[in-house]
Amino acid sequence: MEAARSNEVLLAGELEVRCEDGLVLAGGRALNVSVREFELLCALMRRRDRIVSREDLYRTVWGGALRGGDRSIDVYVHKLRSKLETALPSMQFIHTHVGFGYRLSPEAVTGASHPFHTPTTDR
Amino acid sequence: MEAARSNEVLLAGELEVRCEDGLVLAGGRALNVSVREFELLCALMRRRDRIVSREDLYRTVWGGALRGGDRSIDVYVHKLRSKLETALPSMQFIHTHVGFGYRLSPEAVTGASHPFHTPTTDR
DNA sequence: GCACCGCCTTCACAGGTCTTTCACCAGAGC
DNA sequence: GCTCTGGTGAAAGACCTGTGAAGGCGGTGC
Repeated sequence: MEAARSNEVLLAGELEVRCEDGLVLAGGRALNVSVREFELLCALMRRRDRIVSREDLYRTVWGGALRGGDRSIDVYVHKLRSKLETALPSMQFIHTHVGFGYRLSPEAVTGASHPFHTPTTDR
Repeated sequence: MEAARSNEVLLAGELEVRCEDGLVLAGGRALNVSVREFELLCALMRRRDRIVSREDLYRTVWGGALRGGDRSIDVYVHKLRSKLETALPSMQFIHTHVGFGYRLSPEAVTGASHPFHTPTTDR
């Protein structure tokens, strides 16, 4: 039953994550990510299109309860965003839902300012 | 018994609210709403097609009794209406019943002024 | 041992978002 | 006309998130 997950491949648009060997493919090309970045990305990919709270993310990736004032998640979301944007500039993957958490969904970068998921970093 | 609510999904026309993770979908697209906006929307969705008094809404969303002169509900109803109208212009969701409260029902925007539920905002 | 290097955490500042409150206005009912 | 109720825009402060940088730590190669 471990075998099931060992071959787990997560997909989101042009983004592909192979959990068994820590490989991230963006548009077919391998992306260089650290262990933490990889686990954070996995945690978000496994809950694609849903909002994952910071508490959940911290428990999943770091283990243990999120302490007040801990900014690790923000920093790593930022690092992931940078790398993903560099690799796939036309897509936006990690969306912020203020007060709720983060959501991973591949969405085309519009440029317009709809009231949809308009994170701070849109402009 | 918590499991029942944990997957609670509220539907009203093209509007979908996933209570467990704070996600609002309008026509399939994620809508960006704040915590208060979300809770107010949930409170209305859970009593779909029924009139909810301001006192009830305040108790449910803000907690505690509604003080005279408190306009928070009006402001947040307005914010929700703006976002819903931008996302789904052809539908009207939140209807005012002066002196009674608010009612959430998906109704097509007619343009005509039937004597049905003619809320203040029909203009 | 020692310099180098990448990774992780923490800090500090900046900027954006959320909530509440206020002010003014319009419409309904008396 | 007057009062009550609700619509709407703006403003202030609290709160949350983005972001660059510094420091510690462990691994690697010399």
